Amino acid sequence: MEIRIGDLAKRSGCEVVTIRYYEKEGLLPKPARSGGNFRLYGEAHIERLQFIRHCRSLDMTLSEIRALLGLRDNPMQDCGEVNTLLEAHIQQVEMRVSALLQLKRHLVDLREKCSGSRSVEACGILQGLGNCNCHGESATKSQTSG
Amino acid sequence: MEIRIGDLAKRSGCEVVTIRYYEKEGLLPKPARSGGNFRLYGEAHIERLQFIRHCRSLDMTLSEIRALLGLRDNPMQDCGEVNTLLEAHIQQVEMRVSALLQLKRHLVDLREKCSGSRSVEACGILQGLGNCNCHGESATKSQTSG
DNA sequence: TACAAACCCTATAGTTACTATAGAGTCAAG
DNA sequence: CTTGACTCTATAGTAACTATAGGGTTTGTA
Repeated sequence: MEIRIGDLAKRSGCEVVTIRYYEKEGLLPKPARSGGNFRLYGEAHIERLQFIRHCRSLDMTLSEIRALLGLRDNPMQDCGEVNTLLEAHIQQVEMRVSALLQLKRHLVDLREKCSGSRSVEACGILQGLGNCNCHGESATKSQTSG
Repeated sequence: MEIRIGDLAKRSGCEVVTIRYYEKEGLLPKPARSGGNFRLYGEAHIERLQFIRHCRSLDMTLSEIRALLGLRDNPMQDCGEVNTLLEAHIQQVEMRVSALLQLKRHLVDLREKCSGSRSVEACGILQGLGNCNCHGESATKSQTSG
């Protein structure tokens, strides 16, 4: 049972270019090729790609996934590392949530500052954004996926 | 009162390279130069950079900040756009929080699956990551700042 | 005056996880 | 034999920086 990259893409809910990208990054092994140089995938590839996509849906980085795949490929190892990795990931998510909640409080405070003046010059929001004595870093990075 | 880029960096809690980057991106106007070709900044630059950094600390994108700066530079305009932009940003943050909370529930569920087997082969977590019928996209992008 | 440390300059490449584009080859149906 | 859907490689772009290379300037001090 050998399928081409487009079918693999459909089965995994993942774009063709992304599959090629994972191959380049070493997450997916290089598949066999057809006479016309098309990639041919088998069961193992399908399952591995689904594993990767599931991890990605849990917002793991490719480097975390690489680590999990490495553990999976050596099944005799202690599974403590799997737990450790997952635990660290959960903590990251928790930190991100609390940073975002704090951020939201600031934004909502700021929203209250518009006096309804109708002119940019007098808008309390822009003034609120100008006067700041906090020199900290941004709480979080990046935007929600489109 | 003219200060050099290093002093501006200290005052704004922002790295030197980042200031140059903002200049290249058109967020900061090109400053005067000294005889030795060093950038020389005045009050207006300092205030503008602080505005930018405050917006960044609220996780706004450079493009959102560009829009706010544009409004600030034309103070006679209606301030409704400022409110709209802020409102949209708050909604983005809210969406991101709820996506992350859902994500966390999945991760915590997964954590429970390790049976304490001590071998990767039998680890319920890796098995849980392999069997997935959800072909959806990742809920969020990127990691918390380091 | 000589020298070093601290500062500054430009230009380029790397980061993450893809996405988009260009230009070409392969395969099945009509 | 041509059309269309599919595939191939290689390269550049995205966001907001960070890192590096290779040099010039200023300031303090011996």
